[in-house]
Amino acid sequence: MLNSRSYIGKGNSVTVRRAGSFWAQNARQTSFPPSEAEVAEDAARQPIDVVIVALSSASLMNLFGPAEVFARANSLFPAPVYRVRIISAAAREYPTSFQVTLTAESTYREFKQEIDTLLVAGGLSWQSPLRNSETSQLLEWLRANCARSRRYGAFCTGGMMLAEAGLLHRKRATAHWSRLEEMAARYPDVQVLSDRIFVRDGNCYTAAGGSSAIDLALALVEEDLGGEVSLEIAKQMVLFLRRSGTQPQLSTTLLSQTSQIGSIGNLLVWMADNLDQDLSVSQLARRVAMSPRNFARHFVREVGKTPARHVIDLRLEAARRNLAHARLSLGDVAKASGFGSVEVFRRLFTKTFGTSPGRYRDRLENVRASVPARHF
DNA sequence: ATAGTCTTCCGCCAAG
DNA sequence: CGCTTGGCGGAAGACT
Repeated sequence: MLNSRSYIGKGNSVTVRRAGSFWAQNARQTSFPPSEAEVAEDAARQPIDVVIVALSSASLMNLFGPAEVFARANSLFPAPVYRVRIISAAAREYPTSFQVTLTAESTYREFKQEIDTLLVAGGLSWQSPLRNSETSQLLEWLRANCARSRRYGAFCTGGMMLAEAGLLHRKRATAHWSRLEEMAARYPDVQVLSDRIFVRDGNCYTAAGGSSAIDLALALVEEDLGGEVSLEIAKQMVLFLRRSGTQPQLSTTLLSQTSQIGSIGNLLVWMADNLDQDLSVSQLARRVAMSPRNFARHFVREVGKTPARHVIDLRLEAARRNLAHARLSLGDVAKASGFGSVEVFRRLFTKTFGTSPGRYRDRLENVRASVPARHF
């Protein structure tokens, strides 16, 4: 088993285990804190070159969210692990969302350095690229450099640019939920997945954009440096929870929070936080001081589905999150998600997702394995 | 796999 | 009168 040393933690022997990780080359069991020689060795190591290409539509979140994740990783080690550069897909001075103009280190044309991880950042103001020489130069550059890089990916509508360049050919990919239909229609050779916040297919990564750009960056850091490091970064950034790629873009929980309709709106938030409680129609009705009949009627009108269905959706969503924790047994997952029994949990899960909880977890673990090793 | 029990949903109706 | 509310009962289906 390959190990990497960790500079995090107060214990005596904190190790980060990760096959094929950034540290794989000279992997060995190490202790915490690392010895002086080990620190020196890490400090001398070449950083990983992360290049973020900012399309003219790029949103700030897609640029700086991931950049911050990599920068935080650097702060955990004696020398930078990542060298992050943001380069422009157009002029050096380029507009972003919200009227903020940025000056990039260089444009893609001038950029000649190594690229380990190439990421294309888009935004919602993206428009289908015109088929002119300007565009074809960028597409050509993307094709050449993605082929050279260890891995490449995109945030939000950046994925459209990759698809336009043919770099998502026959790959599974995603984009912002509002652009998924357009993506599927425009690029029929791409297998567009709608229920993910990010998708990895081989060494190609696509994220929905917005905060999921951060989730994808954390996943990349986890591949390189292990889960302990990415979790530490998530903690530093005060992320409520670190999400796996398989979370739906528009979650039941999130939609609950956007419903601001009187007492039901508050109840929806409370429900999402109290999945272990009795969420029967009669109990819910009591919480909002309505008769069960009247409550059910209001609920359907305002939420668009019946109370019981909503409870099931919330619990299944929690179950999908909980299934990502390999340590929890299926019984624990069922309990933590508020299901009365494993049998009930299994039946509902299978009926809704077409696959049993066990198989679903197996698939999660398969997706995580087989990371392309970094070439030194 | 099955049968008995419980819960949910929804149309209907009367009361406020 | 128009609209909302709450109770009833049966059908569907979920649970044990």
